[in-house]
Amino acid sequence: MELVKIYECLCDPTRLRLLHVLAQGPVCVCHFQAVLGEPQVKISKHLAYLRARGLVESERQGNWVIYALPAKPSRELQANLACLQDCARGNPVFKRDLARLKQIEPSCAWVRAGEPQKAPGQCRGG
Amino acid sequence: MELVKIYECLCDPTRLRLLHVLAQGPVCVCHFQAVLGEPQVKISKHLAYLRARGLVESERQGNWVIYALPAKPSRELQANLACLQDCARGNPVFKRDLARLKQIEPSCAWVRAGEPQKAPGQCRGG
DNA sequence: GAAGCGTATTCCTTGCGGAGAATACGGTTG
DNA sequence: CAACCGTATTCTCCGCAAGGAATACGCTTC
Repeated sequence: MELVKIYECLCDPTRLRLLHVLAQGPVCVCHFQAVLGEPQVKISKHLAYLRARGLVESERQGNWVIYALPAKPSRELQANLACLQDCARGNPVFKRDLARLKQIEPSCAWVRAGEPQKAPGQCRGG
Repeated sequence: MELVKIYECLCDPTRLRLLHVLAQGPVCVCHFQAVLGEPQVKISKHLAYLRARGLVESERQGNWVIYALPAKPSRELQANLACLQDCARGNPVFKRDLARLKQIEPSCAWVRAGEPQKAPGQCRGG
């Protein structure tokens, strides 16, 4: 059952937060670090877990790797992501993540635009 | 996060089938055995797992133990159960479960009605 | 109260996932 | 090519959950 695979991905708080943030748009790993406040290994491994199961897709842009929700998600995935967004409403953890994301957002503009970046080395905090 | 607890419950095929069947109404353990075609230990342990996390409630009626979805489910649980029902549409495994349940249904009537049973020892197959 | 039924719990083995530390990799910059 | 950055992968330890076999429990019946 593919459904089980989806739920296996959803049953970890870190992965839940990653997916919730990704609903706002593509994000690179170092921004995830800043938004979630979790160490790089943790972020990277959970993203690898999600990617291996088709819950996220990744694309390299220079030193950065940009993660995004799949362009063509299955019906089940679509339903569950929507459900997650719904459940996340009002949860302080998820809200805090979004707040931090908004704070960083300006330096993410090129990601949203899909432009190859000319940005300097410093990623965090722009 | 309570959400994670819910997803932990959902990331096993057997539990998914149990919850899906329960959406039709209360069911006793031996009927679960017949519907899912799984051994008693397996059914019982997964139901215990679900009960310990508040995803189902149980009530004893003589020799039988009747399981049901919680009378007052949380918003998150409600949303996810609805999502599950939606995702289950068209899945052959879930459909087969429902078909078998319908077959057994007559002998379950007293369960639905909440009457104390006077039924004879034979549970399976009515 | 002994036998029978439906259900729950224990015991065991096995496998997978989480966490952190250290390290390897790919790409950019001078 | 050397140094550096961002990211990924190993390795090891630990805990938990799944499965099956055997057994214990609660209740009814005679």
